[in-house]
Amino acid sequence: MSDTLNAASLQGSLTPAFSPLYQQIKGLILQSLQSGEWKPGEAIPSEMDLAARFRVSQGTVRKAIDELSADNLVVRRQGKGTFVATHAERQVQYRFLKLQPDNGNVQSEGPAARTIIDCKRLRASADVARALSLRTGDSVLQVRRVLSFSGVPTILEDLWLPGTPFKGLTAERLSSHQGAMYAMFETEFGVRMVRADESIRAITPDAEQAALLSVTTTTPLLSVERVAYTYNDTPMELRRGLYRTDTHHYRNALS
Amino acid sequence: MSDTLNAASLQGSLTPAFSPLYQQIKGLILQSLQSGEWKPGEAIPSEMDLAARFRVSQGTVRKAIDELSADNLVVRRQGKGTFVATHAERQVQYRFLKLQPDNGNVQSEGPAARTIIDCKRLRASADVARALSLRTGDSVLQVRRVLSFSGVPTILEDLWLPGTPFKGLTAERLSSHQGAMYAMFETEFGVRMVRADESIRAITPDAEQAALLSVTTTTPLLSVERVAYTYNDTPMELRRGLYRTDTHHYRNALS
DNA sequence: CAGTGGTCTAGACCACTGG
DNA sequence: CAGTGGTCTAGACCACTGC
Repeated sequence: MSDTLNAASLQGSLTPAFSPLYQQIKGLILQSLQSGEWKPGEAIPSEMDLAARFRVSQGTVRKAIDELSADNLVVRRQGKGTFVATHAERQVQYRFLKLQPDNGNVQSEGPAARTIIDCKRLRASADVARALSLRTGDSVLQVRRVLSFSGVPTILEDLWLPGTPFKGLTAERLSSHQGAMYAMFETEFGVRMVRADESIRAITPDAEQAALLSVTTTTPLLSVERVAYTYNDTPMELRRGLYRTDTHHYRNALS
Repeated sequence: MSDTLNAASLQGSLTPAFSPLYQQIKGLILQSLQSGEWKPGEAIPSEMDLAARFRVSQGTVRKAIDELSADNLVVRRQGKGTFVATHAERQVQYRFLKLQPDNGNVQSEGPAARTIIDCKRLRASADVARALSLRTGDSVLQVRRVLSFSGVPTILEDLWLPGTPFKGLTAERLSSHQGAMYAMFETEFGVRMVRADESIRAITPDAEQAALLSVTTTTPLLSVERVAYTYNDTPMELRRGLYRTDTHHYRNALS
């Protein structure tokens, strides 16, 4: 039954590169996710349907979906179905934002006030190009914004997006989608952020940064540099954030 | 066959609190891990043996172990067996240390030089007691040490341990086990750290801290406060670290 | 070679959702 | 009620390790 699919074991590498069936199924489902066959928020076919489609048992499809679910690419809901993950849901709105208020939980805090300071198209500098796998001089979009909590400016972010996938992004469109940036990327540009890496340092701001955050140039701040990736480990965003940590802290769970 | 074990579904809560068999098995295995029936580094019984012991199918035991493996409590090795996870292996030596050199990978860096500055027994202050679930005034051990990379002092750590489980810990014993602190906790005190939470801020050091790290009191540093837990979410260590981020950075993967 | 974990199947049944 | 994901089983076979 697995005759056709296990062709992966025929490739001529030294180690036979055995790939279990469920991994191959996972790859196929992944392709459908990338190609947009199922849109974020939509249900994918039931396990039975997928099993029939790939000529495999339900258990094998199940294990494939288990991994996609563990990777946060898909969300299972018992009795309802399996859905393409999205940043649009309240629950996962701030999945990548690790800054939390010192007292009280995340929920207790009111919604962030977002101010777009700047949004312009320019040519990628060497380091921005490297982070986004572009060539120096390629068109990129640069956005600067401030997030305030309880009226206190707390986060200053500069972010860079590759020009081509984000053609047509303007300050107006950014502001109109009150905040939820990654959710907007999905609906407006078909770009879904899947994972990210962050590098954190302690720095002091320059005069301009200090002014935007209402602090002095001697105030230590967290510098958080993030590269966010879509499917296939394609980098799609570089973000440099400065976090005030007088009332908030960066929280991380190690396991 | 599952008659005896599914007794969990009989407890008198409003929601029937259905607990799948494999979760109950996971709990039983967890108990054996806590009780020390199998020591860190040792193999646990084979899936077949455990299945026989618990009167369950191999698949059910497998799913239980799958989760324990995902929680890093256990390590599977195909063809050999399943082993109790330990901090003693080279590979996971620095599992909880997220600081990395800016250039090159973790391996390229020589081993850290560790200097014990202080190690004394004292009474827990209010905040230390709260973090360790003790009462103010309970006996705790306080250790201060500096880690240097390539001769540069980079990390200054203060850590507090509950006095009772760590009876007999002295500066000498700390130094003699060149570094690998969590591994030593396992072999010498039977305490295995399972997970941890970190809160990160940017701060400037006081005069004493600055001197120990060879920086000025205006140098911004990362303040990393960690609470580490054993089995059962019991807090067993409070650690306050100051990290220099001029040549290193705190790295975090978001997914 | 025997023993371990890893994959795959087919089928039964359970828990949850919604019409 | 039918349809979904979730659990559990029994058995076959595969990949890897070490004797």
